[in-house]
This record gives sequence, structure tokens and C-alpha cells, in this order.
Amino acid sequence: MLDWTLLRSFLAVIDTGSLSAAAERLGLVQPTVGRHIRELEETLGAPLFRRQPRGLEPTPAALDLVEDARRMGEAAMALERKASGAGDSLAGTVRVTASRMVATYLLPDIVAALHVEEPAVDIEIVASDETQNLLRRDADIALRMYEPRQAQLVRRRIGDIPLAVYAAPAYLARRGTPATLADLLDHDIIGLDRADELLQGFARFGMPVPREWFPIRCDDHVVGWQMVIAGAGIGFVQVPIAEAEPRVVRLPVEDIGFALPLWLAYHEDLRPNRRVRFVADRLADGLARRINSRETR
Amino acid sequence: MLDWTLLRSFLAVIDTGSLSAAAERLGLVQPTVGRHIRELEETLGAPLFRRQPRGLEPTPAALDLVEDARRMGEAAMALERKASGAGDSLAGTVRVTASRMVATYLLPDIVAALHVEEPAVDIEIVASDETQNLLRRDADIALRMYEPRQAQLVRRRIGDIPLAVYAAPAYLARRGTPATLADLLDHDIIGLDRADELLQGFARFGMPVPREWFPIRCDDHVVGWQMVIAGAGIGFVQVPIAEAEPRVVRLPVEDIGFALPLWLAYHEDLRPNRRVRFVADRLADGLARRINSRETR
DNA sequence: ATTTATCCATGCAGAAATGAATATCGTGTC
DNA sequence: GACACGATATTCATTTCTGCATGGATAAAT
Repeated sequence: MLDWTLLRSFLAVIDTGSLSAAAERLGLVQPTVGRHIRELEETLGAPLFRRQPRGLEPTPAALDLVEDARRMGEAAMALERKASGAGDSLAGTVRVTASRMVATYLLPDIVAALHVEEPAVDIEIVASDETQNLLRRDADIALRMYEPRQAQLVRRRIGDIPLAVYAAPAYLARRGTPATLADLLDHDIIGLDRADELLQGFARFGMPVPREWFPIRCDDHVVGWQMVIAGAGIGFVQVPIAEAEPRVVRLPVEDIGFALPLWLAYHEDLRPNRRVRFVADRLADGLARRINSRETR
Repeated sequence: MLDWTLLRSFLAVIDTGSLSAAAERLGLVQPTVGRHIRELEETLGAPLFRRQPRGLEPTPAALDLVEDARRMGEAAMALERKASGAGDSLAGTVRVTASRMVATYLLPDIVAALHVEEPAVDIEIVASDETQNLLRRDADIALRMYEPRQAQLVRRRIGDIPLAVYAAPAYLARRGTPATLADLLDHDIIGLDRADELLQGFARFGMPVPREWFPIRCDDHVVGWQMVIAGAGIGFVQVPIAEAEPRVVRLPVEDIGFALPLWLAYHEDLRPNRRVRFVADRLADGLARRINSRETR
């Protein structure tokens, strides 16, 4: 009977295209995965990959086996999802993914309160602006700024996070305080939070500007926000985050009417999992309270 | 990420009901499987089995996982079937199951010739009158006396093996030679080859007899046939087998018109497997030749 | 043409899993 | 009630596997 560990490595190599990447995904090390593949080839009596400088290219014989290997992998992941909800106690870990901004400025208070209430629940935060794959269990719960579309996900709309214009007093003392949106054209704007959509928003207001209009651009929103705080420029920032920061002030320009929808999602297999539901409920409650209490201010 | 080896052991324990039986099926040893289960329970944080004197009884939590584990197992077996013919050489093993009679008296010549033709092909004979599971790969090729019904099997009807009445000269010298079927009622008949159907056959000829009519009954056809050869009684024997045995003679009674259909079957996943096809072809040819050359004699 | 960045293969020491032997427990039987 | 049987737990020596460090090879980039 075939060793299933070899098949798991086989699938990982097929998916990633190289021994090194497969090893990282499996939490192993490249020589181990290489030995797995070699052992599998010896057992089956047929070469499965052609070793190439860029990685391993599957042979036709290997491609014949991919479908079944993938079925195994999907079944294993489904089993893992179901198993994680098997325990009665809340003890265990829940992985939560959120954007860097949300993870940095909104989650800490909520997670702290949650951990006081249920110390047995461990929280792992995956702070990333890239979409994590809930189907592949990159995380248990995802907080996203758009509606999740996959059918197997349970999704809940928490609310809309409004954006407004903020700057540090030091900046305003140096450059003056803009009173209207049009005034912003003469100021240094730091690209934050969906810069592309902000550009479209400006266009809607009759002020088409090119991407280069932002004098400071940064792919990390947290860094950009720190620059606003430091007085490097003006930023369009999520109101619940900015209002908690005393070192900036909201500018008296018109409301830009732009908001980010906030969604919470998890895999439907995790629905009966009390631990995941507990965390999801606390996250949704805490985020909704912060969104609603600030946006009218 | 979960260790797939643990899941394989989990499935085996679910299927067999005990650590010991699971270990035997996996080619492992009971303490190893026990450790696998314990490690899986620790990883998942939930008990999966209740240890009982008769074995391990799955908990509800375990039953939730069975379906996915079985999907993994089925995918693994399908992969194994497809992989078994991956190499382009014929080298390798083919497991053939057949009834004890066929395996003992018809297969040896065929297998010998086959092995001369292709020494790289190893043959494993599973001589059993119990149905082996081709889906679970108990054997690669099955020779059966009835039509296989499972949809996933490739089946080929080889022909009908006729039955006739034989006895040893020593027996006939002692008890006389019956000339008609009716005369058999005064003789010692050894139950061979589907005794139940033979009884029904006698009833069709207007001679209903009870099961106890057979003075010597034996669940092993080979043993019964050896008794016929030794002169212990008269037997209804497969013609191709009996005609090759010089120590018995065919009795001049009417043709009983009874024949056993002979089928060859293998899993459709094995269809592209050159080795299995080779063995299947040689078996079908050899058996058909023996059936047809003898039945008219 | 040289450099650089990946990626795979190999040798070796340490860690982990395995198997054999044995102890223990509960059940069914005489 | 004593005993035998079949099952799971435990212990320990050994094998096996894993991970680290290093070498070698190829393709893209400067």
C-alpha cells in the first residue's frame, strides 16, 4: 500500500512547480521532498518529473495521477475543516486575516477584550492586503473590503467604513488648511486605501488627476498613515481609525462620500465550530460598534 | 497541515474496527497504529474513539470525518491503480484470483507459458472461492463463475465450462457402471461445484434428492475431486479438468446439460495497463482453448 | 562574458518513528 | 469462580527519516 505522505508531497510539487516551494508549503525542507518524489518514482517504476533548472516539470505519467491526488488533497482539507470544530471546549486557535490597516488599528482592542473573556481561545492574525484563501485554510476568518463571492463561504456584512480627509497640525501650519476638495490639488496627498478608487472619486468630482499626482506613494497603508501623522502630507483615511488618533485633525472639506464595505467571511464547514463562531461574533460586534460610533462625529 | 499517514490509519481503524486489524491491513503493527490515532486525537483536540474490549468504537466526532477520509482512500486507490501501469515495460506483478478448481487445474499450464513468454511479469494467484474485491484491489484480475455486476469493471465472457459425470475405474469395478442418470440414485455421489445447483438440476430431471443424498460432502472442491480420482465416489466435474486426468473415465450417462459460465474481469482503471491486459489476454485465450477443445470430445 | 539568483543533489548528525516483547484489562466460557 | 482469549497500553533497542550545510548546474540579467 502506498505511503500517503509521498502523495501529499507529490501534490505539493505539482501545485508549486518546484521542490523548494513545495517544501515550504508543507513545512518541510527541500531534500526531504526530493527524497519523497524519488521514492514515489521508484515505487511506481516510472519517472514523474523532469528535473530542470527552473523546477520540476511533470511527465505525462504524473499528469495522469494529478486528478486523484487533488481529490485526496481536497478531501483532506475538508476533513481538517470539519475536525477543527469537533472539540466541545473553546480551547484552540483561530486564524484571522485582515488588511494591514484594520489589523493594526482596529483589531488589537477587540482581540484584547476577547482574550480577557475567553483566555482559552488563541488568536492568530494574518495581516495582509492580499486575499487569503479560506478554502485552502490560509485563515479561518477573513475580514475583507469587498463582498466574498465563493459559494462555500458564510458571509456577513458588518457595515461601511467611511473615508475622510486628515492631516497633522504641523503640516497645516506649514502649508495652510484646505477648505474645499478643490484646494487639495495644491497639497501633498499620500496615497492610502484604494488609491485607484480615490482617483476615480476625484474624477467624479470633476477633478481628474493622474496617478503621479500623489507626491508620496506607498504600497503599505500603515506606513502611509504614519506619514500623515508625521505631517508629511494629507491622507484619505478610514474615519474609525483616524478619529482615534489625536495627532491628526479632520479637514473641513466636503464629505467625499466614499466608504469601504466591510465583510466578514468563513467557510461553511466551520459554521458548527463554536470557537470560530465566538470569534466571528466578537469581531463583528466590535467592528460594528467602532464604525457606527465614529462615522457621525 | 495534517499528516496524511495519520488519516490513513484513521480510515483503516474505522473500516476494521480495531487497532490490530487495521495494523495488519496497513502492514504495520498495532502499537504504531495506536500511536497514530492518539496523535490524531491530540492534534484535533477531540477524542475519536472509545477504547473498548472488542475494539475501538468511533465517536460522533469521528463519524463526521469518515466521509472525507473515505474519499481520500478511494482517491488513493484510484491513483494506485492508474500508477501501476505507468511504466512502459511489462515488468511487475499481476494478482489473479480464481476458484480453487480453476486455479489448481487450469491456470498452471497457462501461467507457465505466460511466464516463458514474458519472464518480467510476475503472477500472484489468489486461489479462493470467495469473491475478492477488485475495487479494493484485493486482486487485479478475477476469474469468476458468474457475471460481475459492478459498473466499474471491464468484463469478458470467456465461455461455458460444461460439467459431466466421472468416476475412477476402481470405483466402477466395485459398484458397477451406471448407464443413465437414474442409475446414479444408487451410487455414491461426491458433492462438487455448486452442489445446490446440482440438486436443482436433478430435480429438473425428475429426480428430487435431499442434500443428504451426497454421502460425501466437502466444501473444498479440490479435495472432492481427489476423492473421485481415488475411487471414493462419482463426481460432477468440469469437463476440461476431468478430461486431462487419465485416472478417471467419463460415464456414458445422458448429458446433464449443465455448464458454468466463466467470466474474466478487471477494473476499468487498469484498462490502459499493458501488463494487466497482457495477462488478461493470455488467460482468456488459454482458458477458451481448453474449454472448447475438450467439451466436444 | 561575468555575475547573480534559483533550484536540485549529496553527506552527515540528530531526532523521530517503528517494531518486538511484555504487561494489563475486560469478556465469555466451562 | 477460574481460565483462556483477544484486545489495547507500555517499554526499549533499532531502524528510518528528517533537517542542515554544502556543492554543482542552469538560466536570466548586467
